[in-house]
Amino acid sequence: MLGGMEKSAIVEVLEDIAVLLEVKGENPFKIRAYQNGARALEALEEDLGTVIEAGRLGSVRGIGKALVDKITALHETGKLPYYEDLRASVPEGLVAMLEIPGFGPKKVKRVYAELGVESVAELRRACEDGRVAGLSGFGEKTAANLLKGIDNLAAYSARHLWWDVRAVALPVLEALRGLPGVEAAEVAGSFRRGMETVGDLDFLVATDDHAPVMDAFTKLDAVDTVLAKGETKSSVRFEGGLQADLRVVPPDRFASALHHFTGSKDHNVRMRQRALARGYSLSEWGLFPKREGEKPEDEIPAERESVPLKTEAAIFKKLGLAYIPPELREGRDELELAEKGKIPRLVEFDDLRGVFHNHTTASDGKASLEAMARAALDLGWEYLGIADHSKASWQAHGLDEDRLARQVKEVRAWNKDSGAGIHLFAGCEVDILKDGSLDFHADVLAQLDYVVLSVHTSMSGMSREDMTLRIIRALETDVAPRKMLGHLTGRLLLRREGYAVDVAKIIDAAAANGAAIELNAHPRRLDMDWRHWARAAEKGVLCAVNPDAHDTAGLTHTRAGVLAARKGGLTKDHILNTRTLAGIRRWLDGST
DNA sequence: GCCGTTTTCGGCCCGACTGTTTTCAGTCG
Repeated sequence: MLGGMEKSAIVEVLEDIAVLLEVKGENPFKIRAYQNGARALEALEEDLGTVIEAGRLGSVRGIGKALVDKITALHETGKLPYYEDLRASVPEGLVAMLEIPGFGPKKVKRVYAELGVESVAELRRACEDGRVAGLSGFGEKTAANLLKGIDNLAAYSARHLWWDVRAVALPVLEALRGLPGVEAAEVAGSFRRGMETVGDLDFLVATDDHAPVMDAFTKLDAVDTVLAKGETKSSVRFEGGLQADLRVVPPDRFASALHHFTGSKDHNVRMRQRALARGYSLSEWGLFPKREGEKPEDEIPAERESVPLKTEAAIFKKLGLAYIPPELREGRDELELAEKGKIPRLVEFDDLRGVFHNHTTASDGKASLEAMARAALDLGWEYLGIADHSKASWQAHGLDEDRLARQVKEVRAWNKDSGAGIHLFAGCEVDILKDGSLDFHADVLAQLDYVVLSVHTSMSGMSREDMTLRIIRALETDVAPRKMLGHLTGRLLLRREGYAVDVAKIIDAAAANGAAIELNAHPRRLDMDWRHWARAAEKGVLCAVNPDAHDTAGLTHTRAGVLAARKGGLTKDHILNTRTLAGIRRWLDGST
């Protein structure tokens, strides 16, 4: 086991192999097999070592004999000669070239083979001196586009936080809906699915008159560059680098197109396979019946009538499925659930009656306790939890014992004023120290209604095992107030990876100790990740959707958290802060 | 490389746009 690799590292190796095979021009289905295998491994809930030892890895869908051998070798030794040879056979710069928009594996292979270009820098020179334009199948325009793509590589290849994209998308959507002749408009893609980060936007419009819509879209104030403009599709880049596609479809195709462009790719593949098995062909243009004697691979004549579909729900229904909300369309187990009628009724923002993890000017917040309370009241909430930092977070002006006692007094005084309209709970975001002990003594914590336990220090340089033990020890600490585990991995999306922890073990520890786990709703955190909530729910661990607000506007981030909870398949009953004030009181005093 | 109540070979989702060439390949989603 010495030098063996963790699951996440193995997933990266498999994905890397797929990219390398792509550049080498390998069989595309073999490439897909590696991508599928990586995803299957990533989705594996159980401990990889256990599965390997039990000889069950090969029964995971998408992992066959060859991948079992490769994954086992990586897990046990950390080495894989096949991968090392593959990497040695492909110059590193070629992989980087794939990042250039419009430049795929085939073209990379040709400039490498015919011009000896091995890096982005060399490609730039070859574009500038005319060698690229001279290749057959390439031209002046290709070379010019490549140069532009190289220039903007860094700025434009970045993904964007869902929250930031929302701010761009909603006004554009309103503008599209307001255009004459537009019957419907939606944002599709990963934005609609509520992914935590979004690569680009996909707008979809239903109209019979495409030209004015395309004109209006490409002339929006926010548009920086028009990348393409066609009859059914246009692409633009907004100021700030976010790219957006607009597709225009006839109104009677809107439902099938919306489903198609919402994805995910994996979800669509499964839906198409299901359609084929039931005698239909599914595309963005609709659901087309196959006739007697036609094989799945036979082409359908263009004049063939499609099944009329007014809504996405009708598509699912026609295929014997319950409606699947966009957030669940990730190609995981949603088709199986829909087939059995077991799609959960997902939590909604309006189900929330308050939130717990919020800061004030007492520590590093920008709004006073009173301002935060009034903002929460404006959101229609019944209660608000105040949880400022504890003393170890000195950089955030964490509270010491005296200041904490004063804040608790302030909270109690607020609640005595019956006209205040919102109940405040006294909490604290207590640091989990390096050894897993808490930043306040149990006697001090006893005055609080609840605690949020968070790791803020000594994040790097700690092994996965030690970090897991550290958090579990904190969860097991015997203190009076009820516990919530704050931002589980400390990740900052698009900025910093979270520390490695054994999520399954921590969920078990939370369950054993009656602790809730926070879904930190800050758009840059969304931590614990939505992929783990099904497991937590199964173990009976409650989710607290907490904005970690540092000002009044921060309270609205809760919306992003609810979306992540929906992606995790959570219902109202799984979320602590959908409970009434009385229900929260019962939970806090330990009676539920 | 994976997969199988049409199975151990021969499939593996489908369509639009661009740039190039003139019927298409490559890329993207």
